[in-house]
Amino acid sequence: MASLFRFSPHEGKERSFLALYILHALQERPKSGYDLLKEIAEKTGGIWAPSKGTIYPLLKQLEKEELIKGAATEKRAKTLFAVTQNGLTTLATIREMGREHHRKMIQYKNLILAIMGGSEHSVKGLLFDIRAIVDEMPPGTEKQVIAVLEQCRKDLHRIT
Amino acid sequence: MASLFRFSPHEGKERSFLALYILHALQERPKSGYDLLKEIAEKTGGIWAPSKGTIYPLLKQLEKEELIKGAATEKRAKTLFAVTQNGLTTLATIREMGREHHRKMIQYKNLILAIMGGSEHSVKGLLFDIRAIVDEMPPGTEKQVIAVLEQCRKDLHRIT
DNA sequence: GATTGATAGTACGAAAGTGGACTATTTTTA
DNA sequence: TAAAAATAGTCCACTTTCGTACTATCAATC
Repeated sequence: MASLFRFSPHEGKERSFLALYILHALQERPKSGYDLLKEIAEKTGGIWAPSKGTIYPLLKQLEKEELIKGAATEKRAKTLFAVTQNGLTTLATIREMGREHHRKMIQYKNLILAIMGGSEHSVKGLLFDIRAIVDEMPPGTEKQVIAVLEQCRKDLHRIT
Repeated sequence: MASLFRFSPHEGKERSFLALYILHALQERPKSGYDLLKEIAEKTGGIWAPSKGTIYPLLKQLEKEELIKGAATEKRAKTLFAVTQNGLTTLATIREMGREHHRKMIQYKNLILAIMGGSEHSVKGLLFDIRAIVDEMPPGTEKQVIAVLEQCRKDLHRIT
């Protein structure tokens, strides 16, 4: 079936969100399992914190598939994993389905809003208006639109 | 740990996204497992299509916990499930954590965009952000939010 | 130099989710 | 009225993920 939380390339194995994140994050530099766990928890403010029992077996699995490669460090029982060429290719083929994955995210958002209850009526109307206006903007005005929206975002952040 | 895709009330059992959706969807009217599967696939344009092996055991589980109640229909081997008072209470306590769950959604979005390579300064991304920020606003700020959005709308109109 | 806290990982049972094969009934269509 | 399609499930083996407990090392500090 179609899971909300798994990601397929056009052809090939489905990957979990964590697997995707690992391949992406290792592009920056080699990291240990522990590094990754810390990084994720930090980046998401603790909202997402996979368990060790999830990440270590996954790292082994990815290494077996040669998408990443672990190298022991001199001291410590610590392994730094780096993404391989193979891994980069896999990531790229999944990225090609970006549109699809983007839609996944949007659907997820819509469902959450529906379940959790969204914003006020008048606010919704305004958001709708703004979206409609933006959609109908003639080409060539994009820069100005972005400027206005960025200003709006800034103003919203300032409210407390 | 903290999963991206599971949802906890302040105290009590964690629930899957599908469990949440079921409790929410059954508020409308009693539905069969098959109804729910169709509804989900249709609403998300096939992006999300849980398998039968997921939903039927889950329905049984929820019934055992008395969050929903199944009633056989005369003809057919078909069961229509309705949400119970208990189920409504559970849903309400999870809704109370709404802001937490919004943050989950936003973090997920940010990660997807980072992995898939969506630009932060695109019109779409900005609209998404604005929507997300507005939804996260604490109660009592509606007036200010409306003011900001009205200003934004005015600014957009001014672009030619 | 002993203690503590952060780092880094192993091991494992339990729970959840998945796809597919299978059955049976009802409705539609040819 | 026979065949096909849609409806409505059951069952099961498999994989993924989870949480927890356990071990061990290194760095700081007291």
